[in-house]
Amino acid sequence: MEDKKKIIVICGPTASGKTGLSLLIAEKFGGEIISADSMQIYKKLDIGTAKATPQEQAAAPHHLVDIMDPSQPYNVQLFTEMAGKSIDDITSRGKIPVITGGTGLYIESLLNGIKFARQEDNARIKQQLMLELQQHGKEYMFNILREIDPEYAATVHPNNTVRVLRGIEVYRLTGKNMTTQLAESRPDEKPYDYLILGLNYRDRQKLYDNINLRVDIMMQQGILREAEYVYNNRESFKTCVNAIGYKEFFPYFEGLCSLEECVDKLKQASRNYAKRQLTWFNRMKDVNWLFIDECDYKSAAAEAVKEFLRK
RNA sequence: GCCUCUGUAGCUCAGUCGGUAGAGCAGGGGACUGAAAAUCCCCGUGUCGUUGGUUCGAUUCCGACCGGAGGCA
Repeated sequence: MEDKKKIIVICGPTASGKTGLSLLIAEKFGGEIISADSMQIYKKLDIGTAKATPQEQAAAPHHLVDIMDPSQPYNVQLFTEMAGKSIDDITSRGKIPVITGGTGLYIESLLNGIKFARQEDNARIKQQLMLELQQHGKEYMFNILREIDPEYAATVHPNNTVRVLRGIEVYRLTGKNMTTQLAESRPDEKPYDYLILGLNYRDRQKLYDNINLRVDIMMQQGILREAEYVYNNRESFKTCVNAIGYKEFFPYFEGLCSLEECVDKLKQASRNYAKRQLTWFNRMKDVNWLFIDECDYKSAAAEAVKEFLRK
């Protein structure tokens, strides 16, 4: 228990100031930042992913940022594996890992020490599943899942095709159903000693105002160029075509709607996303929330970290 | 000035052959184990523009008025 590595986690919805706080904590306590973000991993996608600027990154070492080409796929398994290595590396040098990001699944998987088995190439199975879906419909697919894994099926809505197919895929790929996989992937004990700082606004509208403002700034910074780059490579950029900030402009590139409409759509998508993030982080019971519009959250954060590192 | 259309949820609009109304989006809440910035679930009372009239009863029919759009002059 005492020999667990200490890590600090900074989470929160988009545009809540995670980057700024992470830099402050890193500088103050000799930390190095590990990005828990599914999109900032990619090179050349800087503005739309709200990456820390080169100057900001110079203030403290950053890990898992700018290390993959947009054409490469990225996922939780890769994240937990790489983040784990980074944590070992940083800790071995006597520094503090500061995990910063908004991807709830990544953070929770890391903190729980989920063991994702190396997975073989499953493109063929996925393709086959899509075909079956087209032929028979989602109800049919859901019934398949229910047969191989009634317990897991009970937790998945039939409309949630992504989960239904994934559930079947796991079984066909490994011979074990999802329920078994879940049980086997969970370690008995959590691997790290962690402190989670969550950023949020007490007043939701302020968060939304901030998101809207940031989108306007991104426009000035030239997010459109990045969006065009992603658009032109949408066939090969499997993961990052999903990034909020790019796909919203596709209709504009196709002449289907005005730039203004797309900007509004982007703001909308960002706001919706922020809410989903909050739902995720709110569920994680051990988050220490700091309300930006209510207190001197920077001092409060520093105080909490100091206390955490002392014990 | 005349004619036609139109005024219903924050927005875009359905609808009620007269018994006070419902979708999408927004918004709120939730789920989440390999593309998660993804995917999915739940939540809809609002002076039915105002005002008279007809009627047991009007948001629905009729009149007037006030907005909005278009057409003719």
